[in-house]
Formats: sequence, structure tokens, C-alpha cells
Amino acid sequence: MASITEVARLAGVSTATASRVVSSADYPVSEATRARVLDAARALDYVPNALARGLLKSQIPVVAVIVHDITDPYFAEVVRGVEDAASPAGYLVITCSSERDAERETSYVRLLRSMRAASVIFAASGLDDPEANQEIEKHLAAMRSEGAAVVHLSPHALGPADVGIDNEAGMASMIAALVELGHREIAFLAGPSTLFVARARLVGYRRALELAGLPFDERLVIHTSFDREGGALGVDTLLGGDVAFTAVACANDPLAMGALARLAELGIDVPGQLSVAGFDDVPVAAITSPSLSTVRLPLREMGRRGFAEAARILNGEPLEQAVLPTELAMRSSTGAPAAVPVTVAGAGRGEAGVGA
Amino acid sequence: MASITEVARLAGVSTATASRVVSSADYPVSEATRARVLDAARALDYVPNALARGLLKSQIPVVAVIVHDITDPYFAEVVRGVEDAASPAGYLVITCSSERDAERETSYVRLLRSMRAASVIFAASGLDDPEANQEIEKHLAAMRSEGAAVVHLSPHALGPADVGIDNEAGMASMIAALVELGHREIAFLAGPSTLFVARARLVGYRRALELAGLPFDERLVIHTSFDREGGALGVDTLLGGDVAFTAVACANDPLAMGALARLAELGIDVPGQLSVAGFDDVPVAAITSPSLSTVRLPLREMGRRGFAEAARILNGEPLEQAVLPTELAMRSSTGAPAAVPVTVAGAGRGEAGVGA
DNA sequence: GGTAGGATAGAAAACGATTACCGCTTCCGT
DNA sequence: ACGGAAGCGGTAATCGTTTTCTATCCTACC
Repeated sequence: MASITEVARLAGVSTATASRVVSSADYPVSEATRARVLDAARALDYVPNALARGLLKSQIPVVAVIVHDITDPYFAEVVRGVEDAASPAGYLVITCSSERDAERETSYVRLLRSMRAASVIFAASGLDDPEANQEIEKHLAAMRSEGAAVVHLSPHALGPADVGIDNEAGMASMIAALVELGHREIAFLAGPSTLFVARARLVGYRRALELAGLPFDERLVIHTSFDREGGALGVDTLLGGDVAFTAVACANDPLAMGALARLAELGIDVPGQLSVAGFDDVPVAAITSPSLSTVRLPLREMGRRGFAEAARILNGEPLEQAVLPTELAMRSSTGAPAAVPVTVAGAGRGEAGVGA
Repeated sequence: MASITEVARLAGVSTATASRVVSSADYPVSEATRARVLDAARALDYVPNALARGLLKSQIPVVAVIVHDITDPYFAEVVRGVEDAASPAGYLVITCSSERDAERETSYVRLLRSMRAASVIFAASGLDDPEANQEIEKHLAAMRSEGAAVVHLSPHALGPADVGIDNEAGMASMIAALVELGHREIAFLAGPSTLFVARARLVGYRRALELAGLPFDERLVIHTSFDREGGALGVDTLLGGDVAFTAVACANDPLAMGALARLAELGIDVPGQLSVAGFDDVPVAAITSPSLSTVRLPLREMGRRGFAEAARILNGEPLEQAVLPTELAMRSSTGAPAAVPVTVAGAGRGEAGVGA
């Protein structure tokens, strides 16, 4: 591969001049010289070495997005948004998927630091591992001091999101909508209690209940993993308990979809016997059966704004923290509460009463 | 940020020795010296500069995965597989989403070259843009000559996949399964004819027909985009035609899901009146309604093997090209063909006969 | 006792690009 | 006609590592 030295030699100029032609925008170079350099560069198929450039600038045009799981459509959308904004600006987007493993996340951040990434965008709240978080924070501090931009898209241990979503208000609006439909006993699949987002949505649930003057019953709140399995498990737990309920609100869509699948297996009609609501509006939420009532999040927009915020930090401009509003997407998995209690004979779990 | 120079000074050794302690594995350094260097590194929170290292080696431990669309679960799974294998090996995974835009793909490859990425893995077949492909190939050749590993996970303009999936056999097995169920007139939603995978699946369809002694009728083959909209469109086109059919095989799952959705709108029962089959087994295929009969692809495994192949190239080991087998996942969208023809009065499209 | 050779450690030259600094023309104003 | 500025180009230092190539010290063997 040709280096700038060879380009300069072929063009009969110094490396400084060659460099100024191929990169530095505002230094004066005569048209004739510029043309000769450009010709030489083309002839040699010259591509500048980003490593050498980065070494000098202590910065490489890479923005990293830290996600929990790249196969989760939620994160895919956010990454897409970041990419939409970062690509035209000449940045390469790296997706780092921690698989919800604090150690892996730590090693990613370390690698990013070692690579002098221009920016790190956290798409998800941090994991609850104080030791790992401390090391991550150490690396981030070092990077920030070198001019790198760190942006949080979720609340985390050390503060609120830079560009965030109003999870609390979003969930509260969904609960309010269920109350409006006539529901009084609303169960809540809360996800893991270690996740900040999950906690915020739980707070929204409680706040809406309070606002509606309904009692909070902790037996109706189930903590599981944040995926479809968790949803199925949550349904089983609720049905195995002895508290009546007419609706299940879920802290995210995968939970709701898992719940839907399990309820279908058990032959429980949704929304006839039970209403189910999700949160996130992942792309497939619209094509489940029944289609899922959920809360739409401006994910792509969040990714875009996240990069915009990073760019602002990089340019030394003032920040513009933002809280993006959610939007209700009521579809067919919710309806009025069942008039009469139903009984379920489910998959070897014995019978469980459902409904008020 | 501390450099190795400072570490060396604090430890009272030369930078050469310090470097040998923190990276080079096999050079002899006395225990006492080693300990002093390690202590100094820890005290200064030293993290080696990957850029400087990469500049010297003309290689940075980054493997890039080029995909068409990161929000497509197919690609997400592949990326996940690559990540599973690359992370433990100390490589960072970059996901580059071309959005099916040849120019964007070109600029990604250029950036990757300029960054001296160790490896580029193409998760999808290339786009049909000769000019762009030529430039991409130029960059790839330059990278290969510098020791970078280029791996194709799909057939492409210049050859077969390095680690691939037997698309032809996979589709043939699905068609055979439909024939087994009693179907004789099987329509095919083929996706875009410009995509290599799509073409391979079409070939599988034809081969299976031939093998079963069934005639090939090109009016039953519909080319559309490779997504849900394409599926809906394909159904409309088929129903608008005058050729009878009892099953629709689709070149991928999004097509099948689009078909399912459209058929539901039209009130056509699946699989009662019409069988529908997909290809890919994306995660949501199991939770559509009816759940989708499809062909399972070992995507994550493909990602893992893709990286393994890259690692082999990087180490100068001999290649091990592989064709991974698919697996049938028959669920509830397929069944025996309808006994009597049905008639559809669909969404302002007039009536169309369906079935034999 | 001389020397071969292994074990350690250091000096210095790369890698490829950017840029501060300096110097040469040319040209303008006075 | 001369000082100075502007335009243009070159020299060389620099970023942080790795990696020869030496240099030193010891041990051990003949």
C-alpha cells in the first residue's frame, strides 16, 4: 500500500505539501501542485492510514455504541439511528454487545479507550456491578480528559440520561389507558429489578395506580429476565398465585410477547379474558396475534440525537440534554375487562382462576 | 493518559523492556523487572495505545461485519455469532450496515482499509453494482496483500461463499415437504432476482419440482423486494392471476410474514385454504399466527465459523470452506392442500379463485 | 583461564501522517 | 527602491509502540 511519502515523491513535492492537499482543507497550495499530488495519489491508489493520523490526533473517527444484545430489535433500532447520523459525518460505528455481562462490557470499554474512539454511546443502562462500573468509569474519565465524548441514552449509576426517554410517564400513560378501559386489577411484569429502565417503568406503574386511586399489590408485580421466557414465566407465576387480575402490563415487548405466547398455549383469550400491554413497540409488535398494544419509543431518533450530542461535545459546543416523549400504540391485545372470571386448565399446572 | 515511556521511567527501565513486559509474550525478562514494570503500569493506569501498535503492525484487532440492514434479525444473529467467536480472541467487532446502498458499502470498505482492519466478513451477498463492486474489490485486494482476512458468508460476484449455507438444498427440502403433504401447484415468492441467495433458493425450488416430476410454471414465480411488503404484493399478484395454486413457498421469512398478514386481511385461512412456507427461521417466525413453517439456518454458527475462517487466514493456516446444512422447521402454516377451490373477495381487488 | 553462549537490558530505527516553524519569492504600498 | 506581508513549499519533530541490533553480565565447559 502506498504511503504519503510515495505520493509526495511521485508528485515531486514534500510530504507536507502532499498531506496538505489530501487532507488539510484550508492551507494554501497552488492549483498546479494540487493537481500533481492528486494525480499521484490516484495513480498509486493512495488511501490515508487512519492509524497514523489517529496516533497524532489521539483520536480516531469511530463512535462505539454499547448495547446489551444486538439481536434485540430495540438496540438494533438505536444503532441504526446512530449510524444514520454518524455515517454522513465520516464516523464509523462500532456496535459492542455486552450480552449483559459486566466483565465483557468492561473489556469493551477498555478496548475502546485503547483505540482512542472518538465517542462512546451507551444505549442501555449500566449493569448493577459496582466493581465493573468503577473500572468503566475510570476508563471513561480518561477518555473524556482526552476529548472523547461519552453519551448515555439511559439513566445510569452516575446520573440521568443525556438523551433519554420518559419511561415513567410512558408507562403511566399505558396504565392510565388500561384504567380507562375499565381495568382495576392490573398485574405488572417488571423485568429484572437490577435494570434502571425497568425500575423507572415500575415507578410509572405505581404512580399511575396512585393517581387513579387504585391500591398497589406487590403480589401482582413479577420480576423476571427481560425476554420472552421471562414473559411466559411471569404468566405462569401470576396464574399460579391467588390474586385476581384482568390485565397484564409488561415492562417491555419481549415480555409481553412471551406472555401472549404462553396465554395462547393455555387457551386464554386475549383480550377477551385478559388484556396484555407491552412497552417499546418493537417492529414485530404490530404483527403478533393479537397485535400488541404497546408504548412507542422514538428509538431511531434517540440514536440520531445521541450522536448529535456526541458531536456537540467533540466540537466543544454546549450540551442539549433531551427527554424524548413516548406515544401510545393501542392495538388489539387490550380491551375491556372480562365480565366473568375464567378458569384455566393449563399445561399440567392445575387450574388457576383468572379475572376478578 | 500515560504512555509506555512514562511507565518505563517510573519503573526505571527502557521502553523496550517495558513493552516486552506488557505485550510481547516470549522475550525473557527477569521476574524482578517484570514486577516493577507491572506495578508502574498499574500505578499509572496504563492502557496501551492500539493506534501506535497498529501503525507498526499495519493491522488493528478489529473485525468488521458488512450487513445489509442491522435491524434485520437475520444479520443480527450472524453478527452475534461473529462476536461470540471474536471477542474471546481479543478482537473488536464493527458492524457496518450498508442499507443496501452500494455507495455506502464502498465507503465502509474504504474506511476499513484506511483503518487497517484485520478482517472483513461479508454477511450478505454483494449488491449488483459493477462499478461499486470493482472499487470494493480493489480495496479488498489491497487489504489482502497486507495480510487482512476477507471472508464471504454468501455467494458473491467473484465466487462462492467461504462459509455458506446450502440454500439450494434447503429450499428443495421445503418444497419436497410440501409435495409430501400433497401439494402439486406450489407458487414461489422469489424476492429480488438481483440477490444471489434469492437466486439460489429459486434454483432449489426448480430442482425440487423437477425431482418430483412436477411442471415448472413461471407465472407462479413472483419477484418482489425481500421484505414483508414484497410478500403482501406477491400474494396480491398471485391472486390476481389466473393460475391455481395450493401453497406459497417464500424465499425468506419476511416475505412469508407479509403473505400471512395479507392473507389474514383477505380472510383466507392458513393452512386450511392455503399453505405458506418461509425460509430463514427468524426468531419471530415461531410466534406468528399461525406459526410459520420455515427452514432453519444456523446463523450464529455461521458467524462463528466465519470468524474462525478469518482467524485461520490471519494465522496463515489452510482454509476450511464449509457449507452448513439447514433444517426444516415445520409448524402450523402448512398442511394438506384444500379439497375444494375457494373464492376470495378481497379488499377491492375483485374475486379471485384460489386452489386447484 | 579463556571463551562460547545464554540471559537480560538498552539504544535507536522504524511505522505514516500532521504541523509548527522557517525560508524563499513575489508583489504591493509608500 | 525598500520594508513587509502574503503565498507557497520544505524540514524536521512528533505521536506511542515494537523490534532489530548490540552490549553487558554470568555461567559453564574445555
